[in-house]
Amino acid sequence: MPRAGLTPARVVEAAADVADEAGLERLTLAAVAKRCGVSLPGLYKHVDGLDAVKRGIAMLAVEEMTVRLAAAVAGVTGREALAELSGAYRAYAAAHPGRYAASVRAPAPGDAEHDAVSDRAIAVIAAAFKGYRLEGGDLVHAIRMWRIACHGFASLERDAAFGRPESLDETFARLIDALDASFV
Amino acid sequence: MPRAGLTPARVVEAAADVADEAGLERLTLAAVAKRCGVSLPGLYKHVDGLDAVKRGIAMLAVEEMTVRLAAAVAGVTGREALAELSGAYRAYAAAHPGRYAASVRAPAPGDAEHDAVSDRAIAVIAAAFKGYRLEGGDLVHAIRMWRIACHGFASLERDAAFGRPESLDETFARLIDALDASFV
DNA sequence: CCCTGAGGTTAATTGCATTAACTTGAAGTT
DNA sequence: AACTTCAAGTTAATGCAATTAACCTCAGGG
Repeated sequence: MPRAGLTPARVVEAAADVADEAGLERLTLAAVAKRCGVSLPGLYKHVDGLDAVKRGIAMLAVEEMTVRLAAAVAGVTGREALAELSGAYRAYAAAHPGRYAASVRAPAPGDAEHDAVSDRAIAVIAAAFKGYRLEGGDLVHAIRMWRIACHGFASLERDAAFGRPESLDETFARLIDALDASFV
Repeated sequence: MPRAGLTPARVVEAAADVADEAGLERLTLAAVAKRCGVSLPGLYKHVDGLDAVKRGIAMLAVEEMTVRLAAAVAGVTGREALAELSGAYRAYAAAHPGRYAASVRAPAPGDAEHDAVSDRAIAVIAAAFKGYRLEGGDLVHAIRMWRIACHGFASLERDAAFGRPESLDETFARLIDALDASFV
């Protein structure tokens, strides 16, 4: 029995790949084990079960998104920052549907580690909104509205078939415009 | 063995209730069977399996929502119609999370029955937008933007914990305002 | 009154998650 | 170099859910 050299992080990455390919709801530890070259119960030496793996994917996804969002808004402000931020969000969700789906759920109450990665993401997003000079509640509402719009878009782009021929990019652009206009 | 008097519709309704209570992802035919007072395989005399039941819930939910949306926009137009429509959407999703989750997924390609209930819902929504006098692509984009916003809100209201003390109602109202402003 | 089929039943199979009990080899100790 | 130990695996066992098959039975139409 040669050692497979697994670590919790490796298992979670393999699981995230499975989730991206098969969909989060069809993520199965059996498939993860196969991809890791290990028997199914062998995974339990590294992770605590399916729910723990999903939490791991969520944290991984939020961290990956944070990096991309930060890169996207570097050097821009205001409306341009909003557009770049939104584009990066949409692109990540489209490229990694399983990871993205896992990332949506809020951290469990009292999960400090998960909270921490969430907070880092929020900090990046809040920074991207600086150009609008929003304060207090206005900033909170603005960030919520942005997340709602981006999540709604990403989610429906994936699940709902927009049958009409009109361009989805155009819809996305108009949505961002509407937000931008409401933030000034 | 007294007959339980089941019908496909009854089974789907029971399943929808289970989904609302336990969450769509935890919907189980075993629970549905128990609620129907029947053995699990007994369900198969009325429905074709779990996927078929989920499709049934989706259609039921879209039909129920259509009725509520239509009632909400009766007698109003423009911004007021938008607000009523959105409020009814949000209320339904909050009251029936399992049904709502099932309703989001687009009909399978070629599923004429499912398409039909979808189309009726879209007709009601489109009618609610009449006051904005949008035409062609503008109307399509507007309806998409509205759905994206409402779905994003409903979905995050359910899954993501908005930790901040700011009112969610206020966020919702601002979102609707932003849309309304962009539609005029 | 019969007899047939819809609406049930139990039994069997399969797939996955999880736990338990066992094995082994690699790393560190003496 | 041999010894010990424990982390990283293994196989075996259990339980639940979905699905299929094979069987039973009552209720209603001829």
